[in-house]
Amino acid sequence: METDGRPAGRVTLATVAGALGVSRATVSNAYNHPERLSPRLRDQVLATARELGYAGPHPLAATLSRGRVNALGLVYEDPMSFAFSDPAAVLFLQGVSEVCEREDLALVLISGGPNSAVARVALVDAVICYCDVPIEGSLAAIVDRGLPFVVVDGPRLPGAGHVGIDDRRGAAAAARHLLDLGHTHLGVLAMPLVDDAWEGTADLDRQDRARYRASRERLLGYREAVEAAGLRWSAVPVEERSPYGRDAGRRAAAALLARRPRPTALLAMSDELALGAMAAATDAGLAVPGDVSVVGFDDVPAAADAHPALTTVRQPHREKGRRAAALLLRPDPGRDEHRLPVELVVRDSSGPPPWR
Amino acid sequence: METDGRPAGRVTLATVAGALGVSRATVSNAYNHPERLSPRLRDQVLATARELGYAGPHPLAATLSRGRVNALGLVYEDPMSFAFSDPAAVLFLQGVSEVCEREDLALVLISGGPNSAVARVALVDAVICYCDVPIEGSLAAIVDRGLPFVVVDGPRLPGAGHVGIDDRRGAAAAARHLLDLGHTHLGVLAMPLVDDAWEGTADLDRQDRARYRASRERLLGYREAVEAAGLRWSAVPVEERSPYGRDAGRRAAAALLARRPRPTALLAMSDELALGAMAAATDAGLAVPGDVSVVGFDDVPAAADAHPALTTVRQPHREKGRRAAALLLRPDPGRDEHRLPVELVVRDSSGPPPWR
DNA sequence: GCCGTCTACTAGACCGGTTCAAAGACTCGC
DNA sequence: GCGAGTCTTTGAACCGGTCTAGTAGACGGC
Repeated sequence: METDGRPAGRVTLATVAGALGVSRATVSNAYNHPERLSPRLRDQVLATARELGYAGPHPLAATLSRGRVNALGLVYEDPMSFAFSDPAAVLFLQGVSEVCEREDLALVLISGGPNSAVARVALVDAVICYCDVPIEGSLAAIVDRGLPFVVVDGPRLPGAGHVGIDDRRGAAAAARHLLDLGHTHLGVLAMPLVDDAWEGTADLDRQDRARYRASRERLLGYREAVEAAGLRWSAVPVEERSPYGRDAGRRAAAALLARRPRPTALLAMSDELALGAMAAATDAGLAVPGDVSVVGFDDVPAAADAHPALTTVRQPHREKGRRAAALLLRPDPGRDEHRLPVELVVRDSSGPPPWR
Repeated sequence: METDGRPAGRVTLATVAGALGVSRATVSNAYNHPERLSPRLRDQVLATARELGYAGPHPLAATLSRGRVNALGLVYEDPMSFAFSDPAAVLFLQGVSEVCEREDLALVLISGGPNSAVARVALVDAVICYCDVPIEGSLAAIVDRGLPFVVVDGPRLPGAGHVGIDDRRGAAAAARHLLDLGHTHLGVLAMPLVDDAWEGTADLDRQDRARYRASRERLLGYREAVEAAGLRWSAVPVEERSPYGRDAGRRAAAALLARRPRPTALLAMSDELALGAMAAATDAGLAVPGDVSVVGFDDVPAAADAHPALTTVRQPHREKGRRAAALLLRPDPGRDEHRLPVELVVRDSSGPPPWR
């Protein structure tokens, strides 16, 4: 294994100290508090270190005594790889990484899930929990370890900071927009309501049992607007899909569009679902927005690029990431709550219902 | 210094051991080698730990003695946040994270750049260098620390594994496709050739000085095909842009399309550039592929969704991520080299040149 | 009753640093 | 010539564990 005539055994602080006949503290100081050493000695130390092939203090050991690792953890409730196929999550990550960069912090991605050991041992100073699920699994490990953390989009947890948006209001705005256009037959494409990986048409009972905060709130927002318009909520079919990517949106929308009377407008809880819905409309030979309007939620980049460009509810994904990270940089993130604004962005995928 | 005036000293292995009158080793074993303890004692230990609010061995300390942190590092040459706006990088990340998940490893994102301290202290067992730049900056830190690493897309480095694609061949296939269609006036949209943040038309001299491997190789591929078709390479304008996002593509293509004679086909070194080029064509009132053909490189998801769907060179981004991570899991990643296949995907953005 | 095995547990070195109080060496004012 | 400061440098405790070698005691065979 030895490539060259290198000295056997690992080169440590002590090796360098020994070679130079100084104390380990001195070598340590040469790296961490250069001003405490006479320039001459410091140069000697550094030179000797180089000669011996010493790459500087081992970060792990340093960290152990200092108690800080200079890293932010990010736990995602699904497998981490899912996050990378969710454009909204990617934007969020980007926001977080901007702050990490500025603060010279590493960003540690931690897969969620109850059987993930990573959360229990990940080397981080604080954690962002980008998930919408009550405390359990990896989050429990975080809490046990006493790490400071903030929850994004999820429930407000005692002792943890919080960053989120007004889901209900955003959803209500989306629904109101369609209602104002004159639509009376709506359909909803929903992200999972309950964490049972179920798919299908969610009845009122299941809607009541909605466990995911964002889904629940958005549903309530839709409902609020529908009822305010004097329509019956129970007449609005809610198609739930899990997972909830573009493909799921396509299937859910296909189901919705097969109904009679056919909905003239589709409310999707995410842009990916909405984009899938547009594909489904095309599949069915329907024009958007001529035959059916589609409104999303998120305003990811692909929304503006879509044909037609997607009407959606904009939420500041990147800013959420920045805020969450910034929160953890503060001494006590525990009490803070940030509710970021949402905004309806009207584009070309929504219009008046077809004349019948 | 006993727990006197302090509110509540930190609870450690020793605290639990002391409270129970057993050795620290025993407590440690209760967690790490339960089978070495009598069930009775083990339960007692665990119970006491719970009572005292002890969350289990501190991962950092454990790590120090074990010498493993169970984390993979990923250094990106630009600021990490850029990676999240590059769809190809996102796919790559996804591939890496899949393996991390499977192996129960944390994924540590490390910002590159020469002044990044993170690389020097990040707590990782091995590193993936997703960059196309000779060894320097953070990579130097990695090498100094003696961490195993693999380079992706970049140069072949001694002692490091390597994962890449045949850039030249992919590029040649793209160019040949256009030439076969009858195009004789091409234009190239290039990613940076030299790391000087310069923008403009790269002349032959600058092309020769190309420092980024992928850019250089793709350029050579284009050239190879052009010359094989009996055309003069020096007549093909190469527009270099930095950074090289969609917007840059739009500007570069605008410049290209303003030339007379106007190119009838555009070769872009990435799909983002190509997508920008299609926008520029629209801006100029030109039809794709009627007036101008566009071919990209990467085959990111947006390529298939574009209107018209983008002809491009597919490379297995996700698989690259998987391979790179898998390589580091092996005992000695040093000698391995993986060259993944590329493939021309013909869609709707390329066609015969307009009749003139 | 002696010896060999096993099991359950412990002592203490070790991982590779950081930190702080204190010691030594110099300088300075008077 | 002496005490007070100022710099440098050091010894030793500490961070919070893991691990190896080894011991005490129970058990079993002859």
